[in-house]
Amino acid sequence: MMITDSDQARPIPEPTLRRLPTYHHFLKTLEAEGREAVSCSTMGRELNLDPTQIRKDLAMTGITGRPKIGYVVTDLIGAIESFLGWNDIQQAFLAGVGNLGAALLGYQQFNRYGLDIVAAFDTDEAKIGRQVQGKEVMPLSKMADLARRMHVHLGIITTPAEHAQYVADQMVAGGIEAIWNFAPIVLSTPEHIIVQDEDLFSSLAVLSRRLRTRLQAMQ
Amino acid sequence: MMITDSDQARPIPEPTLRRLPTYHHFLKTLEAEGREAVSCSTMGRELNLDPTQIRKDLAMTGITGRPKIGYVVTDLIGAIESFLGWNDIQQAFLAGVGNLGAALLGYQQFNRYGLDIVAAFDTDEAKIGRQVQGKEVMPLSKMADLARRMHVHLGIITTPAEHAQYVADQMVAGGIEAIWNFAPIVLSTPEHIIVQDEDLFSSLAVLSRRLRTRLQAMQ
DNA sequence: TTGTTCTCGATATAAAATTCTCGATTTAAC
DNA sequence: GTTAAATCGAGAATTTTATATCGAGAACAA
Repeated sequence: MMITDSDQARPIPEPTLRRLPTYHHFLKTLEAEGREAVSCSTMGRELNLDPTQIRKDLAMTGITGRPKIGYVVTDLIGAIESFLGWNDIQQAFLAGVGNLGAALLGYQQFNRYGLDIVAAFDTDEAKIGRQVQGKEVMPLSKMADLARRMHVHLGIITTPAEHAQYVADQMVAGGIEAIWNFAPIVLSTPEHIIVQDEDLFSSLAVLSRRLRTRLQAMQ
Repeated sequence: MMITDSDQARPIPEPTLRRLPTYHHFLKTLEAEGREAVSCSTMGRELNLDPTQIRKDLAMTGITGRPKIGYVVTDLIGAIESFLGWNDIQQAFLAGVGNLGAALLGYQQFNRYGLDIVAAFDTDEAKIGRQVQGKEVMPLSKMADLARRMHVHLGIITTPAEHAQYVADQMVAGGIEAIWNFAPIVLSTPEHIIVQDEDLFSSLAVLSRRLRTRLQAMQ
C-alpha cells in the first residue's frame, strides 16, 4: 500500500505548518546559490531553530534525509510545496478593496504559492468598475453567484470589521469552503468552513507588550 | 508594596498576548452597545474559546472579576490597553513603500493601538519625495540618523525579502529597539533587539494545507 | 580497510498551553 | 432570610509542543 501524507491519522500541528514557509524560503535561497543538500543543523543555525524541531517538521511532509548529508534541497522544496498544496493553484475572491485589499491584489508572489486572486468585490460605488492592480472591482452583490459559477473555493476578507460577517455569509452562500480573514473579528460560520484568521493586531500586541516592558525596564 | 503587571516574574505566554486584541475588539463592540459587564462564559460563547482560558488570559492583565457578574467592560478594556502599552503611542519608521507598506501607512486605526508611523523610507528614486497616504517618503540612507535624532524606537520592515536584512541593520544602527518584520526571512540582529515576525505565508500555509486536505477528501 | 565525524530518525524527557474540577462568592428569585 | 443559579479563581489533569538523548548509517580521510 502506498503511503501518502493524507493518510496521516493525526492532524498536522499548526506550529509546524507555520514554520514550513520559513524553511521553504530559506531553501529557495540555497537553491539559487546552487546548494545541493542541506542538514537540519545548518538550517537550525541560520533560522535560529532547534535542529530536532526542523527534522520533525520536515518529516511531516514525508521526505526522508540521509545521514551525514541531510536532505536534497530541490526535493525538500518540492515536498513542502506539494504538502501545502502550493502546486495546484487555487482561485480566490477578495472582498474589501481598501488599503490592505489593494495590497494583497498586487502581491504577484501569491501566484507562486498556490493562490490566484481572480476578482475583487466591494460595495463602494466609487470603486466598482475600476481596475485595482489590474483586476476589476465588482459589486459585492454578485460575489456569491459568481463564486458558485466559477467554482471558487477560497475567499479573502479585507473589509472593515463591521462588514466582515456579512461578507463571510455571502461567501458561504456562494459555496466557498475556506476563508482567509484579515478583519479583527471572530466570524461565525458553519462547522465545515475553514477559517484562517490573520490579525495584524495580534502580532502588534506581542510587539507592543514587549516594547513596553523593555522601555519600562529602562525607566 | 504596589503590585503592577511588570512585577511578574514569568513572561507572558505569547498565545495569551495574541488573544488579547480579540477580547479587546469584542469588548469595544459591547461597550458601544452599552453593556456594563460581561462574563467569561459569554465571551467564550461568542469567540469560540474556552471560558477558563479567557479567565486566565484576563487575569494576566491584573484585572479581577466578580462572581455571578463577571468583569466591568470599560475596566477590562482599560486593563488590556494599559497592559499592552496601547496608551502611550510609539512613533515608528516604516521602510519599504510597496503595496503592503503603503497599506500600513494608511491604517489610521493604528493610532488607536499605540502605533504612529511618522515617516516612510525607500531606496526607489521614483518614490522618494512623494507623499504616500499623506506621509512623505524619504531616502533610506537618512533613516538611521533620523531615528536617532527623533528617538524613534520602533521600525517596520515591508521591503522585499532580499533587502530586509540591510534595512534591519540600518534600524539597529539608528538605535531602534523593536522591529515589526513583514519580510519572509529570519533577520539576524543583536540579542537585545525585539523582532516580531508577521509572515503572511505562514498563515497562508495553514490555510493551503487545510484546503488541500479538504478538497482531496472530496476527491 | 578502518576509524572518525556528521546527521538522521526514533524515543524519551521537559516545558508550555489548554482544559477540567471544585470550593467560595455574589446576585437575584422565592 | 433562604435557596438556586451563575461565575470567579485556584489548582489539578491533560494535551500539545519543544528539546534532549542515543543508536545506526553514511561519507570521508587516513
